[in-house]
Formats: sequence, C-alpha cells, structure tokens
Amino acid sequence: MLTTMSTSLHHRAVEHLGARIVGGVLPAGHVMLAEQLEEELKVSRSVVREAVRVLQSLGLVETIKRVGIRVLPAHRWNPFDPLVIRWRLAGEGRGAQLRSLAELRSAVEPAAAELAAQNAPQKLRSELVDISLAMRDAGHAGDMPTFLELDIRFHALVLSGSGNEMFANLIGQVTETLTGRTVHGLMPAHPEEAALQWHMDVARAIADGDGEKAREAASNIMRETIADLSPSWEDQPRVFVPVERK
Amino acid sequence: MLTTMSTSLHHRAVEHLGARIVGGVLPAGHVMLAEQLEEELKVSRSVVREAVRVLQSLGLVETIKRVGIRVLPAHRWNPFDPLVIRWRLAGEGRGAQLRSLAELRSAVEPAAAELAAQNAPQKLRSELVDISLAMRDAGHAGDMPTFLELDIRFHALVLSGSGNEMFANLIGQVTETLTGRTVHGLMPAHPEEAALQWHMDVARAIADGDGEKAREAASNIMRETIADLSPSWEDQPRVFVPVERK
DNA sequence: TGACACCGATGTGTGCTGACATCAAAACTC
DNA sequence: GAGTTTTGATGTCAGCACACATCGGTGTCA
Repeated sequence: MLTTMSTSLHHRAVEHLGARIVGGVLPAGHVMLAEQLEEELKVSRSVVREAVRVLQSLGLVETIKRVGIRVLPAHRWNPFDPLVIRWRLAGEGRGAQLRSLAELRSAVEPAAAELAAQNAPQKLRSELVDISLAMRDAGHAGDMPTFLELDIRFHALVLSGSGNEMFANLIGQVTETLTGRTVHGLMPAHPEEAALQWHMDVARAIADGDGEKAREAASNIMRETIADLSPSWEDQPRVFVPVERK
Repeated sequence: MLTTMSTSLHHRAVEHLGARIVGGVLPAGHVMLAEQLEEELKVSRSVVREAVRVLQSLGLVETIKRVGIRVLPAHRWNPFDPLVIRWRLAGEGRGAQLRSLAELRSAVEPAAAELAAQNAPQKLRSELVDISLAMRDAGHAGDMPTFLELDIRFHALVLSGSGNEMFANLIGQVTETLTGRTVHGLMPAHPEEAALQWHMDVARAIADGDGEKAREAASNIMRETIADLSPSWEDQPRVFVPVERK
C-alpha cells in the first residue's frame, strides 16, 4: 500500500512508543489499547504486537487482559538497555541519565584499568600507550576533533582490555558521554595538562602490569570528568528505587 | 485448538530459543528459518515472530531477508539483560558470568556506598544500621538462612540508597550472587567476624554521612567476597571484545 | 428491604491462518 | 563479466476463534 521506507514499520513503532514513554509523554499507569495504536501508527496488528512485546521485554509496558497495555513506572525500565538510554538522553531525563552514566563510569573505569593491567593482551597495551601519546600531541595542538576520537578509542580499549564483557559493553555509553561533553561545550579549549598526563599514566601502568597505579590514574581522570560534567545535571532530583520486601 | 497452559506460548518460545543460544547449543552464525521454528516449537508464526523480535532486541539474533534468523556472537549480546544473565548462569557460561558480576559488584558497591552516604534518605540509613546489627547477631548464632536474607536486603538498600537507578537495577544480580554463594557452599559456616564488622562500618558511615569511610568498608566486603567466590571461576578464559574502528 | 453470592455478557489480549508485498541472494542471459 | 530475472525468505496485512478478567444484573438469604 505504502511506498518504500528506510526503516521498517516494526522499528518505527518501537521507536515511536519507546521515545514517548521514556520521554514522559505517556506517564506511568497510562493505558493504551492495541487497536488504538494500530490507528495511531497506521500499521497492522502484527506490527503493534511485536513492538509491544519488545517494549515489554525492556520493562516499559505490561499487557493485562481485559485492560490493555499499561505504561510501567520508570523504576521498572531496564536502565542498561541501549534503547532506553538513548531515549532518556534525547528527552527530559537527559540530565539524570548523564549523571547516572558518569557515576557508573567513575566506578567501572578504574576497576577496568586495574583488570586491564592484569589481563589485557600485549597488543592492546602498546596501542594504549601510542594513543595516550597521540592524545597529548593533539591536546597540545588544540586539535579537539582528533583528541575526541582518540579519547573515545582510549577508553574503549581500557574497557575492552579488562576482559569483562559487562565492562566492555559500556563502550557505547562512554562514547555517548564523551561526545556529549564536547558537543555541549563542557570541555575546555585545550585539555588540562594533568588530564593528558593521567591518560599516559593509565596506559603506562597497564603496559607495565601495575594494576594499582592504573586504577589510581583512572580514578583521577574520572574525578576530573565528573567535575566537568556536573553542571549539566545540577538540581536534577535523585530517584530512590523502592526495595521490595520478599 | 490447544488446551490451557501455565506459561504463555510467547514466553516459552523466548525461553527455549534464548536458553539454547546462550547455552551454546546454537552457535554463533547458525541460521534458522522461521518456518522451521514453527515446527520445532509447535507454535504459529505469530509466536515465533514475536519471540524472534524480542531476541533481536537482546542482541541474540539478527534477521536477514532471503537468509533467515542468524545467531549472533556472544559479544553482541546485551550482558546486562536479566534474561541473558539468567541463561548464562544456567548454562556453561556460569563461571564467567559469576566473575563478571563479582567484578561489577566490586566496582559498583563501594561507589554506591559513598553515594548513599551523601544522598540516602534518613529512614534508609537507620534501617541499614538495624540490619547490620541483626546480621551480626544472626552470624554469631550461626543462623545462615536469616543471615542470607539480611545480607541481601543490606546490599539492596545500599544500591537503592545511592540514588543511581543503574546501581539500583543491579539488586537482582547481586541477590543472585549472594544466594549462589550460599547454595554452592562457598560460604563459611559462620561469617567472618571481620565481614560482620565491615557491614556495620558501612551502615555506620552511611548513617554519619561519611562517604569516604563507607566506600572503604564496602571495598573490604567486596575483596572478601571475591576471595570466597573466585574458586568457582578458576580457569575460565577471559573474552576480549573487539573494539570496532569507526 | 438490604446485603451478598452467583453468573452470564462483554471486551480485550492471545494465538492461528492465508494471502500478498518486499527485497536481496542466486541463477541466468547476453 | 555486467546486467537482468528468478526465487525464496522475511515483512506486513486482515480476519477469525479462544481464554479470561471485569462488570453488571439476578437471585438468594438474612
């Protein structure tokens, strides 16, 4: 009936609903009917049902017989799912999401650096040293695009080198944070000299297998990162997830 | 046509396929056809398609026109999804999964304790102190079931009290780790006196708003936990996720 | 007369099916 | 070998039957 389109109907439906739920347009408790969604999205039941099933697996909605499709409260969402994170970053939850990610990075990256010093393959260690030196040069030259690119790869290598697949999976989120910092002008024109040194320290320590030192240097980087980013989530209220008693 | 059943067909299909993929029965690159899955699971196209869509959102499979449904390599799976974690814990990836979770906990819990000391609501702080005392009593009495229950609630409260929803979301995984430790006999008959003291230290420090001290004490707990659990993942090879160049 | 239990109507999610559209791999033609 | 056609898989649609939670009416008993 319709002509060709770039993204599939399924993808569009998931995107449409997910963004509106996470974005706060559809509040928790809001009930939708499958039939109503068909009309709204101009798609058939299969598409709606498959999309709802995906959103259900993300914890965004639940389906109840005789009631409909109900939007779940935010604390039921899977905060580690890339889709949920993307929707939150695009909507009003942006500040809180950035803070969560920054705090997670602060916890994980030092641990990852320590593990990388113990476990990373040799090739990765030497590349890390090279990149830290290139970051210093790009930083001194004020070449921020190159610096950003190197920075992203640096942190990705540390996470990957930990040999922990959960840490490695955070690469995407870290990339988001790093690009966001530059895009939103929370980055100084020239990187701090200390930050450049800390990156070199991390690389050196990992190359030398000195886990303790790698963790320390990574902690320094994260402290500085938090300091740079914190203005973007000022006054964001914290949410305390209830602990359900069993 | 069919009679009633306890779990939905959709749920069964997701479970069946997910467990077999994560469990390694269906290796990466293996291609299935939707029609073939209908026969295998004795369900209709709708059920198969909705299940495949969910698995797709977990990164377990991809669908390619003219080819079929292809199993993706493990590094594409979402390692934070509760379903994936459960399947890994049930299958041959159990050791590696436990190590990943333990390392993640080691990184996150000290950070969560520090944040809780800064942000947690008063009520949560005092409950934490109460629980740490009850843990000491149960520990001295050798009442391990009660101790486990209190231990779980203790760590859940710390994660929740951090006010970081990503940390709070790890409650389920931590619970899994704690119960696993007792069930698999990796727990001493009486908890170590030092461990009991550390739990009280964490609670006290959070109650006093001393983030530094809370982090330190939580680190001690995690060091001990790792020492207790590490036998269960000895000789598990580490996997280094490739960092794709953009 | 009023309170309560029962029970059937109703509507909505669940599941099944046949048909057609779409698109990319593979086979074919020149 | 390049371009075209065929083919076979997923994508999408629409209609139907069924299970079942909810609601409201009806009957019974106090």
